[in-house]
Amino acid sequence: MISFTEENYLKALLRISFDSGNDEVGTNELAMNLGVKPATANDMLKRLRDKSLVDFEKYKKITLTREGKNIATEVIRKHRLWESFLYEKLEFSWDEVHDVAEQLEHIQSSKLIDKLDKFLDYPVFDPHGDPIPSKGGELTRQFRKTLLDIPVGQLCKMVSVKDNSSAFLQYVVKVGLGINNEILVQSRHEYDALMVIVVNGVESSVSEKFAENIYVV
Amino acid sequence: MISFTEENYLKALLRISFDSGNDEVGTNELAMNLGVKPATANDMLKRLRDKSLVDFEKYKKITLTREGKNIATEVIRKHRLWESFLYEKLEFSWDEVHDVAEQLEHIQSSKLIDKLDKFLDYPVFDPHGDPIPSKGGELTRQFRKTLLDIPVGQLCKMVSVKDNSSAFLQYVVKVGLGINNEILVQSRHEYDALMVIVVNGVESSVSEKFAENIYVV
DNA sequence: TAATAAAGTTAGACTAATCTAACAAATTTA
DNA sequence: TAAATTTGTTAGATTAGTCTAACTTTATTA
Repeated sequence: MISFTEENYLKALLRISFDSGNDEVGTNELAMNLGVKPATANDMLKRLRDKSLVDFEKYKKITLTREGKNIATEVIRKHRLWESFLYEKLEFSWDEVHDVAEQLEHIQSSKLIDKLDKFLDYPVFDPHGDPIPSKGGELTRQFRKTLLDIPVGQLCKMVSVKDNSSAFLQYVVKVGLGINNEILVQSRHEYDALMVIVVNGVESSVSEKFAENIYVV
Repeated sequence: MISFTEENYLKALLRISFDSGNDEVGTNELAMNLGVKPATANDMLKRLRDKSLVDFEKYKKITLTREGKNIATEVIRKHRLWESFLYEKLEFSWDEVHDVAEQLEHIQSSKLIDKLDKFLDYPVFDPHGDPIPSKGGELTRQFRKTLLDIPVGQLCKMVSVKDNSSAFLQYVVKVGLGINNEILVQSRHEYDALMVIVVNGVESSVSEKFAENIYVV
């Protein structure tokens, strides 16, 4: 049996390697991501190695095994299906779904998740625009542009976010931004990389850090 | 913050005292009920006492404090709402809902449970016929007759079960019994208290233990 | 009421998940 | 390439929840 905590480590490993486009993940990077100390992550990695869920040698980078990746993908599938449920059926707002889904993703019942998938009519994207892995673990990886990649004067449409923390999402809402909103990049300050954007006729300044967490098309 | 395990102890205390009609619960009884050793329960009871969730003195019986009872009632509310959701919306059968609800009842989000309540249109009974506590913790305690109380020749209707284990529930289904089914008590053997009942025209023999776990009106 | 049984407690040990502090290896950079 | 920095590891401690084995208190019964 695999614990909640172990599931969270596997999920973090998959997410980090997905975000960086590189299968290899470092111990400190993982620890930071999970909000634990490197020593803690190191201990856990030894346990995950004993269970053949990661490949990991002393002082080397970590990769998920086939089995580890399957489990991580399943957790992400559950997370995104629950987010869809909360948003579509329970009237949760877009920025509230993540924290509750963090809990719901650990419920163990394959019947539950299959029935939920059916109940939601087999959704392909979650409320943040992220793809939901299929039952077999297929995850369509799209090329993703961020707001940072958009040149001055161009119009784009927000489709998703990179950072799912509720702190960030609430900030996004405050700027008047949401899924499928059109964004006009009005100008950029060379000095500090601040961007001025227009959303629904309202002008806002956003930082580089903010912009790189907004996925657009 | 209160842990899953602590919630389970509080819930068990409330259920036991509810079933026995007596506020006072013994350590061994509690331990047996939770499938742990008395020593384990004893340790946990000290922790719960430190948190003012139970009243408990050495070698004496245990009672829930006001606060402990509130938490336990809330857990039961969540459990029964989730059972209703699984049964009404996800096509779970009557005997499958309990085990999954045991996990879902620990999700921490008052918004979630209020929205779920609304989504289900404020149900009053769960799929086993047990009352769902209101948001304020009101629980309508009905007088409950079991199949054992029904005299030979009388017709009654199953409304709920006492034992929620899936082993028992699957047995109930096997006998052809379900919520709102009519039951005719055809005869009783004095020797071993076996009852012969008729459900939908089909005759079955059931034990005393079985009969006392079926609530009827 | 004294012996026996049942119920409850304590002490000591284990595992999972975490920490801090000290140390070791690998990488970067001056 | 030697020094400095970053990254990763180890050892030892802590907490929650569990166990077994031995013990004490309370209740039952012969």
